[in-house]
Amino acid sequence: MIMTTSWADSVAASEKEVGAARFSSDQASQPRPARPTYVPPHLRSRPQSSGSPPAPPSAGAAVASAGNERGGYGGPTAGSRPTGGFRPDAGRGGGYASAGGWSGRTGGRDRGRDREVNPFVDKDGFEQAVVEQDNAVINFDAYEDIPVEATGDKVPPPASTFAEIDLGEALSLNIQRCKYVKPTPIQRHAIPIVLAGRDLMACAQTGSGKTAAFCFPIISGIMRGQYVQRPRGRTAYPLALILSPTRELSIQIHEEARKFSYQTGVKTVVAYGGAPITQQLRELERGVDILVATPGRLVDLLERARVSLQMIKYLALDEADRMLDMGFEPQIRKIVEQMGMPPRGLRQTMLFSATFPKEIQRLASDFLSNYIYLTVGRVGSSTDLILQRVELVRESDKRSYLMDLLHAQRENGVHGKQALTLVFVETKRGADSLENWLYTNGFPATSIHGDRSQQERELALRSFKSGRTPILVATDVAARGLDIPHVAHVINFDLPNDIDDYVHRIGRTGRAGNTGLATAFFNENNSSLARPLAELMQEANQEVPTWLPRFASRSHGGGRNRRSGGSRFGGRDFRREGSFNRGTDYYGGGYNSTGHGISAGYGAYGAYGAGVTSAWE
DNA sequence: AAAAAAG
Repeated sequence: MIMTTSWADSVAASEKEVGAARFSSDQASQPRPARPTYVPPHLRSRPQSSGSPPAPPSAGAAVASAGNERGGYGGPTAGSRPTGGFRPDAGRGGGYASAGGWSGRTGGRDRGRDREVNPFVDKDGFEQAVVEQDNAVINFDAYEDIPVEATGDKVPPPASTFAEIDLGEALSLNIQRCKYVKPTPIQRHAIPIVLAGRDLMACAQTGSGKTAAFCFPIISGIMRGQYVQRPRGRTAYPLALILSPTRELSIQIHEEARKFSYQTGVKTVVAYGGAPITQQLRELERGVDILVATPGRLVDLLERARVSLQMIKYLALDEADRMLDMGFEPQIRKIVEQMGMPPRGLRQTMLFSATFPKEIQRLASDFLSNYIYLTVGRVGSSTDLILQRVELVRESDKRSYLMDLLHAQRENGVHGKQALTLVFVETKRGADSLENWLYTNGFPATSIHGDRSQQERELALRSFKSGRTPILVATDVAARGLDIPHVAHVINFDLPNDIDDYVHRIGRTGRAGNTGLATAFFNENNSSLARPLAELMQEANQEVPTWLPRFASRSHGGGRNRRSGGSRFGGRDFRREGSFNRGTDYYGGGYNSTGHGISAGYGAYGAYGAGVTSAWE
């Protein structure tokens, strides 16, 4: 498909395509006419009519704040109130200013809300999001064509706009501030399902707007809910729990959730290991509605009785397949089944992942009650924007090969700065030694893995994001969910054994509407990956080296995961396979939509703000 | 087999 002869050429080609996608008003001039360039909606800055503001998501919200002007959310205005309703007992100890003050209904004591930091501006008071100057012309059809399948009992119909979902004014305002105009496919389907009170297992590609898909209905539900007063004391009683497999991902989810819940009276707290627990305890004491956490630290807090799960109404597992794999499953089971959380049916449970193997689905069904299975196809997924290459590289040649790539990359760097390159290795030791080697050879590299201190991890991530060290050597700790803008190149120095891990890894590039490059070093040690990798690349219209499939025969029964469900979907509801639960009307209410049947699609506007990448993850 | 997640 892509006919480039050298790696440097393909970088150059990628750069050209990015330029074309952003600046050209002529789709036909794209170098890849056969496949329209897909641009995620949040990146479609002001298409068509230049200068016109994005369509307001709802009439009501438009009245409250004209357009997306800065004045609308420069900060809490004196006397302003949350517009989306109030709750009498935000956080712990309802009615007390320390926790509930910012609900705006505590006898005029607004201390709490005044303290709420505006998450939409940085510490210097500037808007975080950089306003994209250029107008992009995007092919919306690719987006409309994303196949969506929902199965289960009486599936609630999808919504095509945020306005018709009615999430409440305060939340709508935040959605506007985030510059989301239209819900993404996963959001269109998932939000009505959750608002209808149903459990959900959602299989959606990386970068499909998952975080917002579970945050919006949770925040909305908490705002509307009339919950019995939570006990006072040192124990925090969150109403929602969001679990994720890595600390950095929890941090990221929390940052997103803070934006969505700004001035709604819904308090979000994050808790994770490796960091001092005292500050987290202090935050929890001030009241928490939504707790974002990694499993280990949460168990710690539960055993100290500083957190109780008795009031949980919403449970969300991000990267759920990872959370339920061999390493994590016992811990998750303990949290969900043995720590006082209301049983399924009495809470709402949402599982999200880009990949959902059948074994994991079977495990996961223990936590769910009459759930809906939702799968969003990978057509138009971010993998579409990624140019994938596989090189045959002997183990002993990897370092010099890497050096060649990095040299080429340096020459192709934009604005004199080296483009960000993420190098995945298999082991923590391997990460250390490769970082060291790169560093001694004059490459600005750092590394992130589980044996580094949390401080070092976060520093490395910041340093990488800022471009100070544009090369990051990482283990799988960085493979999932992390939203790092401007990663131009993902190098699988060591390939993973599982094709799903490969999918997650390369998903770190090709984000935010930029094309990305993914290079893998393949040798006989990776034979088990040959078949699934070849299939995946073929599916993504990538050029498959002729030698690659030949390695497949050398693998013995490996290559698990012939990607089920064919090419259109990331997965399939395991309840539809075999005889499991035949007879119950599990999928009687299911439907299948390619998006064509949904009116008010994406044709008119697609003006998601630029630089607002993470909610699309 | 490795990585992640508590200290």
